[in-house]
Amino acid sequence: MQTAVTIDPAAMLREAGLRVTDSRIAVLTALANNPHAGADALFVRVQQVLPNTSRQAVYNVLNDITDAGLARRIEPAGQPGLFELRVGDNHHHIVCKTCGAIADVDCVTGHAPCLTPNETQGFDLSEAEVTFWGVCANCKTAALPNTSIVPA
Amino acid sequence: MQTAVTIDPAAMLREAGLRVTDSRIAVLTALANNPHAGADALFVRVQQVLPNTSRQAVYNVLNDITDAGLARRIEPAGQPGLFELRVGDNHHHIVCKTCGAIADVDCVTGHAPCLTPNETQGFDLSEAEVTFWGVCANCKTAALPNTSIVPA
DNA sequence: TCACTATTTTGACCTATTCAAAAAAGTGCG
DNA sequence: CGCACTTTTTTGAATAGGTCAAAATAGTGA
Repeated sequence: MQTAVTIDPAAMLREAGLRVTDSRIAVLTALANNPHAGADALFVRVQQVLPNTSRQAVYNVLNDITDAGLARRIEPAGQPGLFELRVGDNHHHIVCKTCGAIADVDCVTGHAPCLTPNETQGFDLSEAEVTFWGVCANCKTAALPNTSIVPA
Repeated sequence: MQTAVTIDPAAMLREAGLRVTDSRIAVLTALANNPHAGADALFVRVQQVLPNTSRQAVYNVLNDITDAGLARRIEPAGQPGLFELRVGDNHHHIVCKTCGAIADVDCVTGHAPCLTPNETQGFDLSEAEVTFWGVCANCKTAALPNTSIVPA
């Protein structure tokens, strides 16, 4: 049984041409274990390992690894930027309108035909991003009337 | 030739059960003429008509009309919230990665089959939002090497 | 026109994020 | 291994976008 996701942060960084530093390793590791985490959550995680790390360092690292293509930044409306290592596979996200929880959704139809708009208004199209909105299982349960609570 | 879009803001407000105020009329009018405008841009427009209007009033109005279903708020990654009156027709947007320009894209396939994910991870699905990313015609032109400029 | 409630103003405050300068640390090379 | 060079990190301030709250004002139905 594995509790931690295993990746090789140092190798990832080297391949991307980035220097291998403690902060970067810590952020990558934290991100591997917490997909869709925001800068703040990652800062907390990183501090558990490297207590002297600054918030700014986390932002730096996130920008660096995002630019380098190691991470992807998503930003559902109403939420701060979130990050994930799962990159380049064109998957999408489903976001809970109530609590903000996010789950991955694999692209159903590959190069989905309906994702090429027929009018591109003169734009050179490069990407289609799909965000599903709904209510997660937890929030659904929480919203139910408490039918089982009967006063004595 | 029509330079201004004509809507009936007062009627819209009344139907929505909102009080008809100058600020609201001004914001709705500004929005009708500037789809995909942000709070700040609208504030500037509104001030041209009602110079005493506060920025906060614009935020209030935008929240009110959005809650009332008169406007929709979109928030492409990396941009502030933008608003549009075109509501309830499930259209999507194409955003220029270079300058942030936004155009409407009608939903190509109606209830697009590929927009129902096969795994919903326990979520109650209510909406699918599609954002296309690309480069607009202007930015495409601007990015071209200036082949025609030849020094004498 | 009144009374009641909703809206607006004013000004403080907050979160997420970036900027900038100095200090510290990674890396290739001798 | 140790230096020089460059990148990264720290520190602290600053910014954008937006919310909160209380008092003043303005719509609205009767």
